[in-house]
Amino acid sequence: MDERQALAAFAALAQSHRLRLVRHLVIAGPDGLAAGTLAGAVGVSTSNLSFHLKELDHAGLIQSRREGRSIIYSAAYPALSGLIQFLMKDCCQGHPEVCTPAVAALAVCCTPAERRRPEPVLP
Amino acid sequence: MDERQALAAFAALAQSHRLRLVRHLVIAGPDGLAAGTLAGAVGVSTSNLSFHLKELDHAGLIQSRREGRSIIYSAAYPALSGLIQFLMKDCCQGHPEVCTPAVAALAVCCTPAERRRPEPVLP
DNA sequence: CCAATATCTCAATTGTTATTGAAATGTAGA
DNA sequence: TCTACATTTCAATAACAATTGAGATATTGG
Repeated sequence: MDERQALAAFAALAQSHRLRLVRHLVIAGPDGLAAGTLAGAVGVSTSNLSFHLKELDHAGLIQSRREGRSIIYSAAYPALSGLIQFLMKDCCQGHPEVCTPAVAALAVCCTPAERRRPEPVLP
Repeated sequence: MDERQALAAFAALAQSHRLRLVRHLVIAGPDGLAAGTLAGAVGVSTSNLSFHLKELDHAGLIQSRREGRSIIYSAAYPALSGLIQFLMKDCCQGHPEVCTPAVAALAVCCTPAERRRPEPVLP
């Protein structure tokens, strides 16, 4: 993930329809959702949806595959991770206080409970 | 951090001058940098700089204070953390594989070595 | 107070992006 | 093959964002 890609990703996420599309797709998981389903979910015309999906695709945040007469879109999880890591890397140069709260929040959210270590007691 | 704020933040970060400004400020730490210093660092005219700094301020990503005849800008660390958490929260609904790599990268980057717990051995 | 410095404001120009509706493309079932 | 369905393309319009340069505002040292 370089600056150019990060800018494209941020621009893609800086639009409410697209942000909602990405959120829906992320929650939908790798199976993804058909374009028509997405149109209903975010309340956008099919032609406008197509425009936004293309923008997201160009930004590398989603991918598509044909399935029957539908086209199924899904989140590009590695790109999302990469963007987050790009942001974080820049937040940490000598200032861990910037992202420590985010790490804490994530650690709870992303670690299945049965694998979670007890919180350490720090001095 | 609600959707409106996240959109404003993403829009602010989706511009190369502003992204560089934020990165400089984040690395500079809480002490911040004078506007003139930033202008030199990112190569932008003072009037254009003023425009971009105001955009970042409106997005809540930076703050400013006067010091002598200079105005010192600094990163709004809590807003950055909040944005990251907003993004992450949406990435995790049932799909930890999305952000686990990011968490791993962050955990190393943001935890001072002396406080780091040994990596757990999981089955 | 005056001059120098630092930053901001304003208006004009240019370029980019979002939205709409109509028409075109591609797919599958009868 | 014909028809219905799902999605995309295209052109036009409207809204928004970035840049520039000139001038205004604020602060300090002499």
